Amino acid sequence: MTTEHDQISDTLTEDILQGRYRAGERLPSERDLSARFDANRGAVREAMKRLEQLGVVDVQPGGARVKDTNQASLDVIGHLLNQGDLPDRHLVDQILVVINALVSIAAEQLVKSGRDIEIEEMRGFVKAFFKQALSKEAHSLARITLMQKMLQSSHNLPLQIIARTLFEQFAPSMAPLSAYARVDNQRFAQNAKILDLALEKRDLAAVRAAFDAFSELNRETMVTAFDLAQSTPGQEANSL
Amino acid sequence: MTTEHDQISDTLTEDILQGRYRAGERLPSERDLSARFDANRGAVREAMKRLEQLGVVDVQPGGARVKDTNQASLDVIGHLLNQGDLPDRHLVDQILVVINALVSIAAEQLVKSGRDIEIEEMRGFVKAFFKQALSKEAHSLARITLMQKMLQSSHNLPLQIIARTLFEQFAPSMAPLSAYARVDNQRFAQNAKILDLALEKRDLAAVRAAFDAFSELNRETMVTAFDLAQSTPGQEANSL
DNA sequence: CTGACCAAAATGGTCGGACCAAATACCATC
DNA sequence: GATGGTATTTGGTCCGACCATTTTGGTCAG
Repeated sequence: MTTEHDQISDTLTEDILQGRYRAGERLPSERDLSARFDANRGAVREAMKRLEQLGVVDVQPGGARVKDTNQASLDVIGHLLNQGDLPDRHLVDQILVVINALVSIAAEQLVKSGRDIEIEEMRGFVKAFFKQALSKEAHSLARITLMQKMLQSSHNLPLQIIARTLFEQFAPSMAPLSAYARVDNQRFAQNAKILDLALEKRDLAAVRAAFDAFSELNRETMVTAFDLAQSTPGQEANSL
Repeated sequence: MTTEHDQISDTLTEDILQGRYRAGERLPSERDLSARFDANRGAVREAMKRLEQLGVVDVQPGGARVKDTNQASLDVIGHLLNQGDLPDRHLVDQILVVINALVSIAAEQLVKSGRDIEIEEMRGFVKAFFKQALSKEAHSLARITLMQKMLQSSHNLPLQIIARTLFEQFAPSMAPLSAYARVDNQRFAQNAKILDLALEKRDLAAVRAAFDAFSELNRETMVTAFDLAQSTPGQEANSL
């Protein structure tokens, strides 16, 4: 059970992000909103604080004004992804680009200034892809683990925060697609071997290339899953 | 004049980030806090909503618990930077790494799938560095403009949001250092020429190299400014 | 008709007290 | 010492009220 001000803020966020209030326009007054949601003004005010922090409204004495989407906080991404049955392909594509780049930065940091032990540790996670007989779930877990460990190894706080924030919003939205995902274990294994070698040699360019290849694989998987999902609508998925 | 709940949330955020409450520990109750700040509980609650959205506390019936810093929202960076007279060098370094990487991604997107007009437009902003006689302020403006236009050209919403969020917190914190900055116009001009050529040819590797060089320049400038500021403490700055 | 100016209404910010449900702390019991 | 139930604490919500600022609407002078 969610709290009341959470429901209010979610509803209002949805309204705004779906364009029911245009940017610059004034939101109904807190008193009006409390009447509309049949709630106390205090609850509405707490919801407004959330919207304000989300960066979708700017509240001042005189009224709360809707802000433009690209002025919002990073947390709007989750809301944008949850509009409609399936997340927006373009947005998913953009997120994949960013996440992959972030992991790539982390990898570069590791290669440039990581300790030998850390490199060794990371190679362990890369080697998980060498086995061909991974189930789809095991493969997904291996990918996520590699990413997370890589980000941790960067010792870069902003990087970690950004990646985690993005991923936490991204992962649940992709759940409905996971049932349609077809993972090419063999190509992942090939890339893993390249990455392993690149880490061993601390070859920056090779590491970059390996991650670009991973990125392309992920992208292809996603596109295929989207096409499958749209041509065969129906059952839901349950894995993450 | 800031509002009362803003002062409360700022004070509490500072307390938490400075480690006066350890992670996992419970914050004083809202009633206690309202007594401590001599404010109504409603104001404290609004402040708590802000802390919650900032990701520094997790508030539930029974009490509000402090979360770990790396579970926070990206907006904590600004608070972390504002601790002490000068921002933390390591954190600044990490932010520079991330920002540069983000701009670099944007540039790659532009090179890979941007229209010719956009490329041309961008080269215009790059050429601003060709003039050697730029004042420090003009040079700073040129760098910021180039970055922002580059990010816009990516047409990547998450990327833009992340970069803007990071930059908005980063820029004001660096103001005290700007007085000590020494910009090497000549090297910037050299890099700009390389970048211009790389854009013209849509040479991905060359663009990356150029941005890495820019990154290194920025980093050196920052390190020098830090050293100067710490050896000659005193007057404040006013440019951004 | 236009503009500046002023009063009235609306709006967010704060306050005090009150009640509920869930989580916690405490204590008697085994 | 472990266990289970009760009392207290805590956050979530509600009501009604007042203030300072902003917005609005109308008035009046040019």
